[in-house]
Amino acid sequence: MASIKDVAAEAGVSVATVSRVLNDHPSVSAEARTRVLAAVETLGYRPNAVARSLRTDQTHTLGLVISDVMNPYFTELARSVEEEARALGYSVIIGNADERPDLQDHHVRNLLDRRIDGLLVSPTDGGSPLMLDAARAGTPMVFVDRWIPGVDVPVVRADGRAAVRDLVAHLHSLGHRRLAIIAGPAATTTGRERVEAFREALGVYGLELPDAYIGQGDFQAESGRRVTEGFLDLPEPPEVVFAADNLMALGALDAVRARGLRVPDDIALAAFDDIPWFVHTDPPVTAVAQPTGELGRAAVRALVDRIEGRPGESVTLPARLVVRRSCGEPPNPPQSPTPVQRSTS
Amino acid sequence: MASIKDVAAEAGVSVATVSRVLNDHPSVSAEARTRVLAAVETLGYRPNAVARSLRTDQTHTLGLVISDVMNPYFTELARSVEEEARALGYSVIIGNADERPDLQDHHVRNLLDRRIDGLLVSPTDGGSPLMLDAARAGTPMVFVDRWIPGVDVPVVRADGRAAVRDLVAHLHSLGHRRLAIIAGPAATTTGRERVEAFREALGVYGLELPDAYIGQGDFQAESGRRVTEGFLDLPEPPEVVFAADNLMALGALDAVRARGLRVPDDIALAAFDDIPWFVHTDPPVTAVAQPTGELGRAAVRALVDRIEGRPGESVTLPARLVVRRSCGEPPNPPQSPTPVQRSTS
DNA sequence: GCACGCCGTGGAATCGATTACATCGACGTG
DNA sequence: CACGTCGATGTAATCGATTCCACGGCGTGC
Repeated sequence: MASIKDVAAEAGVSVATVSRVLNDHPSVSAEARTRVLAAVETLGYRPNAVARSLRTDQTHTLGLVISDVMNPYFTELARSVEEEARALGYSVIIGNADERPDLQDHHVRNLLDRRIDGLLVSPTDGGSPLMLDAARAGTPMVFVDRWIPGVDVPVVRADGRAAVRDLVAHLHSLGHRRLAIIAGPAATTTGRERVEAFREALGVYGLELPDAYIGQGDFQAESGRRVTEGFLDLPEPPEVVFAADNLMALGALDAVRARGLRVPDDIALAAFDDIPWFVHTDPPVTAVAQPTGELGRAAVRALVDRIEGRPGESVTLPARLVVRRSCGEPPNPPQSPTPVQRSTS
Repeated sequence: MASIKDVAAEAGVSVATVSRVLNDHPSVSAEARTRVLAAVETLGYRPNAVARSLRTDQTHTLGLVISDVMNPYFTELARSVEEEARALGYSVIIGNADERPDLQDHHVRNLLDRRIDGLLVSPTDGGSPLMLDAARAGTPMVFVDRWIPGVDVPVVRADGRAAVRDLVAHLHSLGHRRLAIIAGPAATTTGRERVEAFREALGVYGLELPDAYIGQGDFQAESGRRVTEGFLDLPEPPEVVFAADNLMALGALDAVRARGLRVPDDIALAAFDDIPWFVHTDPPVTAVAQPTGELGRAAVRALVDRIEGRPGESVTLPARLVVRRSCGEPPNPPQSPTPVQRSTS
């Protein structure tokens, strides 16, 4: 593969001049510029990003460590992150932690070794020494979706409180009183917060959230199934199951079906994180939708701000409730002649 | 960030010795080794992968350019690729082409500039000069899922012929005779092959595939919707719609619902590419399942073989039919007491 | 007792870029 | 006319690693 030296030789100039042309430095004669450009063309030369990074100490690359690629929420997040990064002149390397702290650490280490310019993390746990050290050492870093309290790193996330209140209002108006939740791991902020928001919203209606109605999940489908089975085995099973993420909702749906029960007739179901597939499930699932794309873009902007020496601030965007049929018939039956279209959004 | 020089100073040895310890070269005294290791520990030193890559001309990184991350099939593929690569000591940089040739080119160029050791591609189109040049120039490369004919690059893919024959047999046994297909882009091999396999399978039963029953899609949900609407508008609409990928199947489902029609009673639906969500849609969707994880792993093995100087061969694995309820009741009604479990797979 | 070989080590070249500094000619001004 | 300035270019140091080569010391064999 041709190097800058080859180009210099071909164009009959020094490597410095070639470099100047490539980085369009002003003080290069038009004459030299055209000769260099021609040489670049004939040799099919492309600058070696590795060498360039070594010299400039910049890789123009962001690292993104997410908890689970197979979760459509994170897939969409990753996609929007890459889009915005590309628009700002950066590439993205994605590391999938699969909800495993050891894998998360592996990826963080790998990304730091590669000298990425900044790190976007949705932490799986409370944060390993590695990550905390990196943050302290000044690696530009931004948390997205989940974060670690007490660490001085901007956080870009959605606030689901209002949407959860709307959800509980919706459930209450449908007559549901015994509401249960499948929580995420207590080590994650989203795992804890969603339970809190739910409990708080229940309080508004004078409802309790008994321990028996809090199932411990791990954001994976299988745990949703297991927890739901536990709920169904209770002497007084809940009327509603609220899953703290979409995969656990899927597991819950499985568990309910496996018993030969029906949603929403026998038990209602709602989920945190809306995804396109929820429109097509049987029944369509009512969910709290995060502005995923916006989150990804805002996170990249905050990170690039940090990298380029600007402040880089935290952002919190509101989530919103999307009502479908999994909790019972909506309170305001639609006048529309084609009721099937109601839940298309 | 500490460099190898700092470590050498701290340990009181030369950088050469430090390097030898790090790459566990045999000829280093135990004494020196422990001193270096201690220095590494106290400084929290990590070798700079950028510098190492420049010197060794190896990045231990694979590039993966896929057609669409939001498609669960490709997400799973990406995941298995990363897993196998990690097991073999490589990292993966994913580029999402979003079915756009220009974006595909952007990512290929970016990956080549970064001097990745090898490239895994699922081409969106017939291949740009850039990609073809890279292949000819000797960049280790493997095609996965889709490929470009006439290019000397190993191909790892699934053969859906047998499964499509099984599908058509299934449909035929249910009494369906007017079968239509939503094809993928003609520029992709999978776009063409699936139509051919379908036509061939129909031939076995003496059935034709008229042009009116071949809709041109682009592997995205919206095109599935559009094509399906076209089918439904025909004077004699098909009894079955076979979508050449899962997203177009989703679009088809939308279109059918929007008309107030029901699957499978009014029209049957099947898809190429099975995904977990098809178990949960209304109704569960009959699909041709590829051994996605195996494909990803085999592709990585083939690519790493090439990189490390071994042959690196093409692999073709069989796809298989997964029958669910979207084409009508299966011919052999299950004896099982809990019929809802039938389609859990 | 001497020469040879081997082991452990350090010096220095190298990978492919960027960039500070030096050089050189042309031009403008006092 | 001389000197300072500026524009265009080249030389060489540098980034952080790896690795070839040389060198000193020690053990072994004849």
